[in-house]
Amino acid sequence: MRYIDVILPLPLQDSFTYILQDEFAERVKVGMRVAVPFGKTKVYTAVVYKIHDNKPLHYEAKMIEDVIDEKPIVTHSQLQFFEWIASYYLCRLGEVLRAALPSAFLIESETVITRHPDANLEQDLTDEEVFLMDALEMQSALKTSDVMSILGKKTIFPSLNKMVEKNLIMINQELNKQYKPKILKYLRIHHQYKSQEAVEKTLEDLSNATKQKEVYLKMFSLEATQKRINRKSLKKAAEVSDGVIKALIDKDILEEYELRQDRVGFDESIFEDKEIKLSSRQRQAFQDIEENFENKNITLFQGVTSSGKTEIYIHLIEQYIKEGKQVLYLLPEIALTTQLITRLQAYFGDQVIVFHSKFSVNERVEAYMHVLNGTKGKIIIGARSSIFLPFQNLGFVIVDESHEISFKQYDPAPRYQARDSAIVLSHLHQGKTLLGTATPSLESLYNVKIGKYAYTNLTKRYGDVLAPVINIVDLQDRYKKKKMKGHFSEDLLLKMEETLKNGEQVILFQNRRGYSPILECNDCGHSPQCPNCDVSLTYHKNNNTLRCHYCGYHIAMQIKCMACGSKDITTKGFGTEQIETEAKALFPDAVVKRMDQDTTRGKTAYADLISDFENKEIDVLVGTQMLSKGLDFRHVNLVGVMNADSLLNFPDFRAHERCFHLLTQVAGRAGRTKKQGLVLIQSYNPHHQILQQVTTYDYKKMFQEQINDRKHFKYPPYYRLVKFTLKSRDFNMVNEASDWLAKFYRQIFKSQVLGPEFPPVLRIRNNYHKNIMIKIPPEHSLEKTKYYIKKGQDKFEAISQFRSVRLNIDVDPY
DNA sequence: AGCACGCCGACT
DNA sequence: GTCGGCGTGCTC
Repeated sequence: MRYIDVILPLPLQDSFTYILQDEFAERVKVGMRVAVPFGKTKVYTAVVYKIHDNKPLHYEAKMIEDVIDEKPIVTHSQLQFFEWIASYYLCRLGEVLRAALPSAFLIESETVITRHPDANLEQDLTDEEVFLMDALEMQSALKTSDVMSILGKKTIFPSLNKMVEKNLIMINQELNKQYKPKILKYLRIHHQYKSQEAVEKTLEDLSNATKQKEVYLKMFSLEATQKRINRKSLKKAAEVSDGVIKALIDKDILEEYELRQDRVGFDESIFEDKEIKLSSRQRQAFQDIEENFENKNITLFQGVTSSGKTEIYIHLIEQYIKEGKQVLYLLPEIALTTQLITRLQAYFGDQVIVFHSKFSVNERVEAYMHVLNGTKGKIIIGARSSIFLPFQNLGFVIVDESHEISFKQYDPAPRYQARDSAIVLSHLHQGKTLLGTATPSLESLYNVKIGKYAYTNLTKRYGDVLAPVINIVDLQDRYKKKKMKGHFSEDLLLKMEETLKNGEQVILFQNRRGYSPILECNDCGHSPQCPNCDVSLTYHKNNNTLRCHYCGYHIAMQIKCMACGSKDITTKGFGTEQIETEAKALFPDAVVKRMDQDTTRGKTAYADLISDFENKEIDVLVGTQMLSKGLDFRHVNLVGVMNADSLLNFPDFRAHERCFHLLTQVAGRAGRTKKQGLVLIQSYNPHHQILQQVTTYDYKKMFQEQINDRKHFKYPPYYRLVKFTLKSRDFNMVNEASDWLAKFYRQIFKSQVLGPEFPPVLRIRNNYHKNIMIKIPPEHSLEKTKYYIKKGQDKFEAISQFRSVRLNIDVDPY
């Protein structure tokens, strides 16, 4: 008897063994999907992990239900990679699988409730039964979640089972949500109606149908000029109704045919067959990188903003494409919707495949299959999750903007760092990796210093554009001297005026995180709180609501204080919205727009804003971090940072590094042309060392200072961190559970265990949080450490008292 | 994760 | 007494 071990897309510890019936034994290969029964009722899609003959000793294996694929959809190297992710980031293989495959690949059965065909409604029915039967009149099938919301309770099966007994309803398990190819219908003249004689005869036959004759003749002219004709275009061209076309189809004169439309497409009109010439400095950097790759597999490439990194990437990519290899170009999610893709597509045409989270399920399936089969593109541009694609022959990985912290996934597991994982992935394929950035992360540059990575830099801006001047405005001084209007210093106002007068554009940057407007009572000091999370609600002007940023809870704006009834309430703190309002009031003639999560909700909203800004339809753009990423604006001459202090005061060991990255990136938006741009940073701490280093572009000094701090305070890259987060609805339980876990780990890791500690926001979505951190000294074996951490996790999860406590493990947290 | 089983309080 | 809440444990 043959058996297979499968990975289920669930957060479960092990793989599960099933009997492989003879009928499937020939066909099944590792990496194919199978449908398996799991638990009492459900059917899941699982991926074949191993095929063997070892009968399980302690349980009866079940048989698989079906084999879904004809060819494996998960490759061997992918499985290897998944194993690495699961072991390094301390999560389950099933969790990795879930993150890696497009959700349309992992169908699971769903309980479906339908009306019994012979349902007798004349019998005695309870209120609930009447409700459900009514609902089934409107909607032929209900899911369990639908029933729960209709009946307003969680336990529904007792009632449902009774209804089954009464022959009112049926309960079935259904597999749905299959991948659907996009099918388009087109029209053509049936081949029998194309010859000279046929035309003559047909025209005669149609002598009584003028309109049909017209359409028939129109088709000839259309077919001569267009490749594909659909109903809509024919209707428009011939100016007839659907009925006329239908009649011709019924007579078989016209024929309808279907074509599978590829969703992974690109607009051919942008393709330019143009060579990209490198400047001598770019060429030098390019050659340097190539040489680096002869000795080392990883190169850190530090190129200042506007130095022309993309052209160098293009030349490098070309080398690998010529060798028939695949190339992965990783970018932070937010940078993906921008000009860069267009530029690569303009150069490489349909060799480029784009992959990111805004894509629909079906689009993802198609992109996945293209990568697997090596059809279509060889260059995959994607956000962090594209490291999981089924590469066949990956020769080169670029991680652009590699300092970006959003390469780290936090929720849900796997909590992986895509930059680091990409290096492992590339290594598995014996490929090369390039980490590109203007401001490397401390970790990456440290790896250069210890000889792990090679290094290339490009310090001159392309075409010798001058770097913008960065000045700091002392807010305390300006307030004292009454040189402020709202949140704008006189300095900033003057420069804005000047810039706008010259017909140039302004970007205002306001980091909203932790600095949103909250409502406060001037009499009693009360501010409205979220009932589910321990945070104040923030004021949103556009829809006049108070909202919670953690759980989405919202109420209408209050007129009176909720605690004391006083009408003397004001908003404190400021966000992008307030800056936008103030800017509009200060510059009534300028077009002021705002870019943040709220204004870029729609699918094209973001792209629209950017193109409006590019076309100079917007004079002043107010925005959050979103503005700092890879956008290339030609007419921006002034960047104002409204307040840098919230960046500096973030309670995190990376805060200063992050502040430097962010401000440098934001500054890079100013002056991408010949004229030297200006950046004004408003702050209460004008002498802070980080701000000084930003103004002087002193990356080296920043690095030296920060890396010394990291060494001194035992942080990465010297020490490794593992962070544990415990969550529970029960406050005492989180405390007890985290105390237990911390105590357990203290026995092994001694004083390297920090906490348990409450995070800044104690309660989120009605769950109390508590954190434990372990610092792992560089000399400790990674394997042993992971072993003990796992042991702690297993022991913890075996304590039934702590069952209601959720434990997250985050390796290398950000 | 998702689901069934089983214990225990608030209702007919 | 039963119904439905929620905690507990298992899934090849």
